[in-house]
Amino acid sequence: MKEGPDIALIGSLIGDPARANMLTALMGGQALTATELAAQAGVTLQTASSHLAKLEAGGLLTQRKQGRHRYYALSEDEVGLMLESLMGFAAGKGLTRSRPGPKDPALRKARVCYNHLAGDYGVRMLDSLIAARQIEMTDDDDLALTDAGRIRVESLGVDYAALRKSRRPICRTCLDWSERRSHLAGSLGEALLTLFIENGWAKREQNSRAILFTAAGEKAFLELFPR
Amino acid sequence: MKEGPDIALIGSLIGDPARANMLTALMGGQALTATELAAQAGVTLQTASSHLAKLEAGGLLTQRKQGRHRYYALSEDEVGLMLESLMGFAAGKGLTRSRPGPKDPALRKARVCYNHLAGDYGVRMLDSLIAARQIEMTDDDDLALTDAGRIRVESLGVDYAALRKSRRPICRTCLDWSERRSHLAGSLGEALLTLFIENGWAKREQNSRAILFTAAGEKAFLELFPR
DNA sequence: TTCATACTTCGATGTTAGGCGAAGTATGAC
DNA sequence: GTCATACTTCGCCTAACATCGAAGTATGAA
Repeated sequence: MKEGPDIALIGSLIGDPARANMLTALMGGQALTATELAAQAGVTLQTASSHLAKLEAGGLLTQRKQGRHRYYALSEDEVGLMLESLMGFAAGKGLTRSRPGPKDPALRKARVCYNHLAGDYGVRMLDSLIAARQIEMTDDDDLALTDAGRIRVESLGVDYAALRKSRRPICRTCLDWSERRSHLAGSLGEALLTLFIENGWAKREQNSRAILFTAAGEKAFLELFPR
Repeated sequence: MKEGPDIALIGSLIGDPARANMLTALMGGQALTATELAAQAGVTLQTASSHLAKLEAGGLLTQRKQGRHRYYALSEDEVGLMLESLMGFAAGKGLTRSRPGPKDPALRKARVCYNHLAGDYGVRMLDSLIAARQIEMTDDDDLALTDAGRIRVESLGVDYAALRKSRRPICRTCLDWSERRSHLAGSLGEALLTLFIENGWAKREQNSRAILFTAAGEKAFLELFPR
């Protein structure tokens, strides 16, 4: 007994409803202030402050001071992956808090998973890249860009050299809770989503994880990543 | 707010130290009785009973009555994958409960991850299978056996037809918390570990997740799965 | 300097839930 | 039948912690 990592500490951090709401909100990928997170969680500012301090102490969140605001964000990609894995299980058990409302289909179609694209479109993109042999399984990590893939993403406008410089993995799998299949995470996943938004193909919906494609953006995306 | 799956419920289930101990013990893959789990968790039988009821209600555990014993086990592969993901994060943060003791190196070398092989040897096996093009990335799921791979595992003694019949995925990736790389899960991962044990190459250490290879078994394993 | 905003810290309160003793049920052995 | 084991249910206690009001600190604006 008592061997291995201590999952109880992290579980208890996620286990409080107010904190879970905050983490879910931060899965949207944008850094949020303590006041915004308090509203999302449905608690007062004092309570939120205490929760945020605990999450930061537990290593789930990082804080950035900017003027009199404090912006909080998930501390690493790995936190997002972990939360997505919990969501996948919870969704499988039918443990959804909101009745499948009008937002739900939009979330299943395309949403932000911390910093990359998830949902049907996210899965489709990875499938398409693999089918075109632009991403492959490797023995070094889960996924790797092939030479063809590097050329492809550079032609899309991704600064591959910059990605390579960083110590973060370029490609990672992330299990999609709505599709129950993998989509692309890692710094390339982040770069591609950023690109779609900068191109004006898609934009984030405020206060939601949903991603809304424009008509032209959707057309371009579907042509770039055929099924 | 309040969109997406409810992770707080599952987090709180994992967040209690007694329950976390039980789940960690069950990651060993063997079904355990309520009394055994009470001992692992360090609580009385009454307390354990209450915890087990909650874990079962939350869908993390299944129960099987056998005479006057009740055997508990993780309910699905997905629970194991989720717990391993939490452990990966906790280990990364240095949140280990036990000081790196004598057991630790053994655990890092080879251990059970619910029902399949993990640790250095688990990662090595998947690397080797991929390098030999016996497992590949697919657009249907994370991993797939190639034709060469099917022949290979059948020659090792795996009943491939039986695996195919079940609705469970044959190959899955599982992130290894000690190596921080993927190893092979799914029904094939389970079948291979079972095989190693049935062949007498390795055995499970009692009350631990460690897997001990015999000298002959280790030699055979390393030859079968070169780096 | 004065005021306002953004947030933290302190202190008190109240609910929750983990813990266990005691009593109750179920299965098996004799 | 009686006894023993394995486990559950009940009831009570206690400790932990989420919550918020009030007061304190830091930053920026006027």
